[in-house]
Amino acid sequence: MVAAREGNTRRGPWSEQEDLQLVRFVRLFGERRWDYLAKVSGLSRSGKSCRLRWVNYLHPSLKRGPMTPQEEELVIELHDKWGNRWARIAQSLPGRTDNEIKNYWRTRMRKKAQERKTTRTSVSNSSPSSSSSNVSSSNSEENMDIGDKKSETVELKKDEGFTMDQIWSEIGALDQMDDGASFEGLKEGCCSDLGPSSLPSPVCEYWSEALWRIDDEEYEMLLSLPVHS
DNA sequence: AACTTTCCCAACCGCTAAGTT
DNA sequence: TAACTTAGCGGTTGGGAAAGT
Repeated sequence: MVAAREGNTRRGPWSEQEDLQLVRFVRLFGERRWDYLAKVSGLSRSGKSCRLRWVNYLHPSLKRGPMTPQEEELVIELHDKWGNRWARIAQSLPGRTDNEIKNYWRTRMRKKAQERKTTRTSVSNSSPSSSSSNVSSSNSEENMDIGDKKSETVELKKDEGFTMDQIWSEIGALDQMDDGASFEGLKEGCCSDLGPSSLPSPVCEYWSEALWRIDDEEYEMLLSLPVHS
């Protein structure tokens, strides 16, 4: 995927620097008014894109790594119940996103379809007395590639690369390094009544609505925030 | 070793619901 | 209450990497 610009809007994969910038501004403004956040953050991204990046990748409560057997079972169960209502299913799986579940299901269904196809072929080629009910039983689905070697290696690779832990530790380090113009400083300075000075997570929904009434001076201040490179 | 196929997932698109003015 | 904005959802696509030939 190659990042591209359409007008002033950047598209394609996010860089580490963009992630950091987005995380910092979400910490400041909270998870809302994404168009505005995209604008003031200086990210050449649409609000929609920012929101998606946050929700699907940067949110601190997201779980990493493969689905556990328990989660897989739950997904199957809930999909039976609710169909393709991924967001609703995701609500029952803390730390998992609708996108993740959707992708997982799609992969799973593809495999399942292939399995069925091959099994049906082999069944039709062998004894007609063998029951096809085995093929469609949920057990045969559940046995499918749960410990799939490929996904294991993919996860290992991910672990070797850039992780969210690293993003968050870098954000923390930045907050400590910066002094007067730091986020914490800024927050203390212009939003001192907005809650604890050091939030454990970037979820800032407790912050006052006053945040949205920043004046021009504060706006300039935001735009001049140091960009870590 | 080079090429092709398959798998996986991040990101985008279009639509709709909910909220605001 | 209509018009507009914002947020969220589900479907789809594109590309990197692993596996297969």
